[in-house]
Amino acid sequence: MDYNFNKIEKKWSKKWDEQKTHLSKENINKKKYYVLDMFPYPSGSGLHVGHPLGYIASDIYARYKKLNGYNVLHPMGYDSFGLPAEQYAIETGQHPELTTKQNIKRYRNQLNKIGFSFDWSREIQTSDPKYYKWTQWIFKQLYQSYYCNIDDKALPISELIAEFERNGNIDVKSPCDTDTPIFTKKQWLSWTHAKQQSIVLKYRLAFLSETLVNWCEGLGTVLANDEVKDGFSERGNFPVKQKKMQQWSLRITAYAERLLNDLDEIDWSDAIKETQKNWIGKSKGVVIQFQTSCKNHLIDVFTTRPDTIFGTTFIVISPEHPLVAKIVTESTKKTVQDYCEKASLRSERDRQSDSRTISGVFSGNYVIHPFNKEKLPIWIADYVLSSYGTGAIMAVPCGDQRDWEFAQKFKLKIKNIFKNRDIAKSAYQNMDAIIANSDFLNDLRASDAIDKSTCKLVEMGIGLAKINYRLRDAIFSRQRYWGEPFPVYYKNGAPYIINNHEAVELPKIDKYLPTSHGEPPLARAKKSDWNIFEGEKMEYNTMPGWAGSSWYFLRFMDPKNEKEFVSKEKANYWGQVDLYIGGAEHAVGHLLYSRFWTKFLYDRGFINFKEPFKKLINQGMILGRSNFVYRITKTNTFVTDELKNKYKTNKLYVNIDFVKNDILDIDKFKTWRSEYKNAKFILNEDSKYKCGYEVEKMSKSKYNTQTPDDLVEKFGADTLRLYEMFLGPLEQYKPWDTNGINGVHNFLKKVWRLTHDKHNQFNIVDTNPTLEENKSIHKCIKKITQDLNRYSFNTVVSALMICINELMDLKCNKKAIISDFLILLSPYAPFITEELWEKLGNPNSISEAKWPKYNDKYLQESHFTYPVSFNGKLKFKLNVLKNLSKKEIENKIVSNDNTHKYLGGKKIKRIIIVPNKIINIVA
RNA sequence: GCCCAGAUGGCGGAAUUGGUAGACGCGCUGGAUUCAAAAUCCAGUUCUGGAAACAGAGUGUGGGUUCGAUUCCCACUCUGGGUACCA
Repeated sequence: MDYNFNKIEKKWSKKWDEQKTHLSKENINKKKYYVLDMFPYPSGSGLHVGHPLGYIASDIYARYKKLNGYNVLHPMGYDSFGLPAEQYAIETGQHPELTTKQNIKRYRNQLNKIGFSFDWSREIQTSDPKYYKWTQWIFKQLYQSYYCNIDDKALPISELIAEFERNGNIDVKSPCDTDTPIFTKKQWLSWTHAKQQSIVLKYRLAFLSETLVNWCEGLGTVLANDEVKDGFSERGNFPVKQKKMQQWSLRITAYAERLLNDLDEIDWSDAIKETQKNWIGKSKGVVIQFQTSCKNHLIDVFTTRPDTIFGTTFIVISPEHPLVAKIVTESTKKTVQDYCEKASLRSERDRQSDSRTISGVFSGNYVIHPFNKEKLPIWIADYVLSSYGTGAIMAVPCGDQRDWEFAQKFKLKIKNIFKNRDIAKSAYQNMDAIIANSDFLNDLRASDAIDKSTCKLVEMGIGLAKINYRLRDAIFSRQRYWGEPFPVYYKNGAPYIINNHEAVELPKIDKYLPTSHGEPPLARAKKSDWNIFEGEKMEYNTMPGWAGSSWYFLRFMDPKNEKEFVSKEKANYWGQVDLYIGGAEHAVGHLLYSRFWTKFLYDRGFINFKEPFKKLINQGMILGRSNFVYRITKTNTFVTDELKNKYKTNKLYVNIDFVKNDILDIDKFKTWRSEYKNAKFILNEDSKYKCGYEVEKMSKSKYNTQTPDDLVEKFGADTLRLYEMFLGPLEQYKPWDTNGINGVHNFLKKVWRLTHDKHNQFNIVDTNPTLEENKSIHKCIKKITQDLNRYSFNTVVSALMICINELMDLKCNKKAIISDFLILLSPYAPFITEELWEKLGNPNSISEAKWPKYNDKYLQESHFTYPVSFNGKLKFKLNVLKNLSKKEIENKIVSNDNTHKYLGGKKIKRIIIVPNKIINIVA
């Protein structure tokens, strides 16, 4: 073999390592450039071919920037807390730290083979106490802060307490819990310390609140939505219901407006900005208070259409609404309870997506319409969500389709308040109708009626103009083991922050399961198992997966600092991430939380920028092919794909390693999980178990991952890098397929052949290039430079291929041309280019070379060949001098024989000449 | 359901600002080289009709704007992602 990639890649991996080629240091005299990848979760299945896609692109860009003279920061680390490691620990009893370490080792091995220019001296792991000490520190800062709407920023909580001592909370304008009372200075001072603290907690950016979770009694724990399938736990098949639980939350809603507005400052795709905008979901409306007809309860309703208030014919509240229990009557109590119980078994997503099943019950009670004093029935229905608005709506069947359908189903009144609009077949949801049947709103357009009704409601003291956000405060507690412990302990049921500079470390526990009382796994630890233990008990919840990833880009700037989470000096030098590459699946979660934390840290003066990621590219996912098995519901019997419709089944993922051509290896499958050991199978006619399949996201939870290792072994890392880029545009989704990898491998072989003779001896001449040779390379320099500047990584590969084909035709092995070509290729194929660069006699690494500049003089052409079309259809081509005027070209066209041939006797109506583009004849 | 994205030959894709549709690569067909194979090289390859010249059709579907539409507008279909505890 002439091009011995295995040998070359081993040699240079070692050299780069020894010579510390990729280390980056702060250097005030050089312009910085920060290239970052979304760091991986080190799963047990190893790195799959989807991971390197983004890493290769960012590595190419980092190398390109370095060749252009920038001081580049390009680090890598691991988001190493997470559910799969914990799940594995539950199944095998192995400490997640152990398996995580093994996985990281494997990832590192795999990453090292691909030739990335990561500065590994900066590696971080979120599960390392040295790292999560600072995640805990940020939590403490959040806890010690509140948001001031007057200054529009987060401030130390001490300032709020000082204000309470001066004036109570009467002048305070800060987001807080909805049940916060108004109090005076005098009241404040009369309260006990404990009472005061419970009030302060309602303002903190990290606070305790009651929220709904997926509770699985059978497993004694809370489940992720991912772990729930059709109301049952994926593991063990136990029923799952919604339950209220006290949890830490972060007041991200305080930042809603800034998270929305600052989107204008950053260079992200419109699609992702739109997604974030929709996620934040700002809407202007009114909270209207309805009074119940008996017992005098008040129901707050949020609406964006107060203009339709006279169309309200009933009220709907969510099954979780706190008033449900209070407004039911003796006769409705049972049905309401049953209904709420049933609703608690459905997830929020189910409730929203299943718009066909309309369900609800009458509460037995009524509200009084504030204007016409009509009695409106209060219904309870699961299409109203407790998490949005006030968890209650005024139903206007004539103006809202869901209300309309609900009214139809339960034969409730539908009142038309739109002039000349038919609502017999569906609601009229447009805003362009004139209001009728509405007392003082009659004959107004919707927008005017909104203003007028709002004013009136406010005047009457039963309405409050309100900006509502769909964004909810972020639940920050997880009932898990493998996450950051909170630096919190409890005394008399109240939370206290641990004031210790050390991290609260994860204690060792015997089993990674909840306790028999349904407490989180950490409750299993004895007092002596904790490195820090204060008060009556520690916080037993841990932080969610996104805690560590919300600020890791800062730690890379100063990863070893033991005094601060990042030094100001280093944060000021490296600043924002200039290019951030990662999957679009993080469009809201991770990206929104990082933006939130960045703004918070900015407010509190720890960093000097308010957005973390200046430029963002979402790499399209490389899709995998998943396989499924079908378990007959509530049994341990699996039925083959062909017969699955004869049974009621649950569709479960099966690891593709157990499946070949969709046929399941039953023996392997049985050893997968203990619960499958005694599984039974219903087979097809060939006595085989056939799995179902789908092309979808490659992910550990779908067990459909494929690793890059085999390809590196067989073709080399340079080929893998080129191939992953050659697959298509970075942003686009594409199914993984190794057909075609030969093409890019051949390309590298051509590079080798061009620079070696038939005896595999390096063969380069140092003579002046011809015009044609220069033209070829300068065309390539121009194209590649332009393409990289617009992140078009795939077309660069084509351009390199075209260039090498031309140089092959010209048999060009001249030093000047080959040198430039190698530099152009080096970001994509660092190994082979480094090897050839050395053979050319260069003492330093090619990564220290200078990116070539193209010279336009080689690209000038004297002639242009015009495509000549008739009515937009190409008929012939015309070669003319470039500097001809339009008139001269037109003359040439009119007198051309071909023109008359294709006119076929018709007259020319018009001739359109776009210089150096096209000629179109309209006939 | 809601939000976002995508759809171009047998396949991955190119066409950057409305201007030659199918660059580049895979695959396939034929040929050269070889004892044979691998490797390499040459020619062809959107579809339909045709020996060819050529003619017609053609960028998910239906409509529209334009001298000209893969590109802009409207309606729709299908596929993928997200949907708040997978990361």
